[in-house]
Amino acid sequence: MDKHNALDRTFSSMEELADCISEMMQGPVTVEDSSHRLLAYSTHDDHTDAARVSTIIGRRVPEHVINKLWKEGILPALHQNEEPVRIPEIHDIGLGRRMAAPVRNNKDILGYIWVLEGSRSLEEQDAAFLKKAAAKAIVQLQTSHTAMQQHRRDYFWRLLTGDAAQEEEIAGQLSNWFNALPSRSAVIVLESGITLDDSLYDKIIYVMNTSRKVKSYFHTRDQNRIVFLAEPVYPYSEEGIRLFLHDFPVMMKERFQMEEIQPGAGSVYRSLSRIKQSYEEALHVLEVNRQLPGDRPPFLQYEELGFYRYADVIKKKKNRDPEGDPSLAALHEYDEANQTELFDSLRTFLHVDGNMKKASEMMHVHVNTMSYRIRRVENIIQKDLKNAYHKLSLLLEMTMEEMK
Amino acid sequence: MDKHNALDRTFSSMEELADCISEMMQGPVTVEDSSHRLLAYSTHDDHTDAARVSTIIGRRVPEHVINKLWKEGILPALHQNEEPVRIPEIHDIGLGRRMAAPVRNNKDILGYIWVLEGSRSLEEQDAAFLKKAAAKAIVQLQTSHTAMQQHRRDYFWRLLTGDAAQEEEIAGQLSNWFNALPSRSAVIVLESGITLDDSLYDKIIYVMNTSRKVKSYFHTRDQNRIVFLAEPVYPYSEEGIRLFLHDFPVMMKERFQMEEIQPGAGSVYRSLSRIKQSYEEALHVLEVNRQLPGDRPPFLQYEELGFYRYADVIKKKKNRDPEGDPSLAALHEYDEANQTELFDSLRTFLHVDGNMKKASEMMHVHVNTMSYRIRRVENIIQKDLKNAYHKLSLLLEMTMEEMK
DNA sequence: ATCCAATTTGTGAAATTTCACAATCGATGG
DNA sequence: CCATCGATTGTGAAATTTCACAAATTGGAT
Repeated sequence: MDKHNALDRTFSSMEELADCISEMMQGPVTVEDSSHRLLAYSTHDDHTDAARVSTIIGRRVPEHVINKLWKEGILPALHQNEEPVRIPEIHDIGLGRRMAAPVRNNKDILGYIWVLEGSRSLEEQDAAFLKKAAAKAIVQLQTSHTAMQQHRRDYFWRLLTGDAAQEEEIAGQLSNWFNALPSRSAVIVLESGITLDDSLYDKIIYVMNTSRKVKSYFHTRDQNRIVFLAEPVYPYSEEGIRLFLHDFPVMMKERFQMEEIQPGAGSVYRSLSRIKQSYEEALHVLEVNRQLPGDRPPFLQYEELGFYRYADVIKKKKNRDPEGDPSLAALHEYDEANQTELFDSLRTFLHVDGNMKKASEMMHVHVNTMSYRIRRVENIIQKDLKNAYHKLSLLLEMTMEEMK
Repeated sequence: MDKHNALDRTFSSMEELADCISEMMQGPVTVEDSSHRLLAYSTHDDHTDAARVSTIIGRRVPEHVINKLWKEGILPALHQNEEPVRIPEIHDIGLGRRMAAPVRNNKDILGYIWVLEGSRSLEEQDAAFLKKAAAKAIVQLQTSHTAMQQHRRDYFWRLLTGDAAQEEEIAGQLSNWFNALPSRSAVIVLESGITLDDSLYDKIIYVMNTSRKVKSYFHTRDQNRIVFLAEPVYPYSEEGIRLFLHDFPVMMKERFQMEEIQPGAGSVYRSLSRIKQSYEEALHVLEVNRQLPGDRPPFLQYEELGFYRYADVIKKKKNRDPEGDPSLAALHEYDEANQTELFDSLRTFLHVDGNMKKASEMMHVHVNTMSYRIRRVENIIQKDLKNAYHKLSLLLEMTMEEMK
């Protein structure tokens, strides 16, 4: 067959195209979508490599392979221009020599075609052919999902705002779109510090889809936030969400040098009718992080907020109260009058859970000084600082005071 | 002058009546209102005793004297019937021999007349005379305050409900009624477990007025509650309120065998426009006490509530949240499955502020067992129990859970 | 200048906590 | 029936905390 016109026909399926490319380039072919999920692969292959095997078995490119391809500069190259890329052998992820080309419609990446080097090494003319083949694949990949996407997005907003009520109703609607419903899901919100344009949006969705820690059922955007419904994915059960939230900023930084994006997730619920709840919780996490003093690491999930889950209502009540806890006011007064540091000492003391040694070290004073100060504080505020409830009250009050 | 007709005339003032009685009975006379505040005393006295001197100097009967008179059964006797009572010398309060009679209008006690024994000892016929004199005093005492009282009461309710707004406006109105405005004041609410009838109401007002720890500017009632505006009185500054709240149930029990009355006070404010705030705080104290598990002593003042001041908003938010803290749920689950007591162990541990020894003693297990359990808990809930914020979160969550 | 009270630091003994290790007991599953 | 695991209790040594006491320092107040 002739290389110049082998592509001049209609392919009824992606498999047919893959087989055609494979035949022409004499090597196994794999076609993936923009999230590196397997779309098609050539069949009459004589040999293959470990990376391709696990991709086909798992119906997606394994996460560690994607990671490596980013770090090696291969995926960055595919993202930046339209030319096919030659890829040397990368032993530690079981990747043999191959050539890859992006399938793109203008700036949008629709997918990737991979050709493993077969009986002969791939040269310049193969690259030209692969580029043509990739152009051919656009039609196959561009099965205009956009109308459908918009419909889904609208429905997602109904779920987020609590408009769709009945569990069964939601399940019925979702089963039209998905093979399996999420058994556990949480709403994740990603908040960008910089303007969220289409390009950044696509990057974020890409990182999300390739994380392999969560499966996204819906995603949408709102101002500078991206909202999506995520299911923790096998083999991670509950922790899938947490792992994703942890990895996400790392990925964004490594791959796109973006550091301005804060993630936050609501609780994981087993019920689809709790999506609204989870969404509000995710927003609450972001709000708490915004108000947290800078020296504390941000929270990722609602579940780990602890007492901070009440921060909003407590602060609201505090604002109504003209004066706060009289104990703290008394301490401030004393410090003011006597040039002492009792307030900070108490703060530190409570912060380290009453550990005199740590507290004294943190404040650069002798242990006995710390001990003396705490005794002093006890006298002034007339409270026993070994009483757990008093300590709780004071620490809560101080922590809330420190929030912006 | 004849004893039989000495009283058959009009007395233009209480002093005149006091002098008349003094002359007839040949001893110094003191007239007090129902709260043992001095109304009048005879002047041409040759001798007197320490109790009378300090009563006249302080313009009220000292608290310790009132206390003693209750314990000695003298005031109880005056409260129970209309007959004058002979009182022996009570050395430790500087009280000489005297005779006393209640001034009453049916069941209401309006005041008391005291006659110190002078040059001769007081006999039966003196008692008869004193009883007549007391009847004469009714007119003087009964200067129908009721209309004025009602007006005050209405205004107090306006203050309590936040209707009267401006500080100056309030001060202006109050200066019509009182010589001096309260510089610091708090609203105190007394809540009765049993039906609050007039008799009980009067008893409570009596105890309040005779406590000498607070001065009451207004008082009113609402269902089974009595509400009043109290100023801590010299020489007690801020603590006056607390001392009153502490003494009140003791007094009620000692004097009237009443134990069903719970007191609660709002913050002490320097501004009259914060009366509404203080009232709401007082009600909050009572509400918290109602929800507190039985083994904890009730709170008296809003200032000492600590984190319980947020109990209402926290509970409200908790009720919205379908599931609570996942850590505690996990512990309960574990306990259920393994017949263990990890939850209670954690509870006890946090309750005693992380003191292993106390915790183990309270649960009747070995210290190492306790230590092991806590380590176990840390594993299950995936939280470091030396972290003050985790401990705070857990204890707060548990405490709120325990509230009714 | 001097005194006094509050604060800080040091010392050492007693109490408490922590930790590693081992033995016992009971339930569970093969 | 045995093996195993989790829970409990015990022992003892090392580390840490607590507490009493003393000495030095400081900043005012008289």
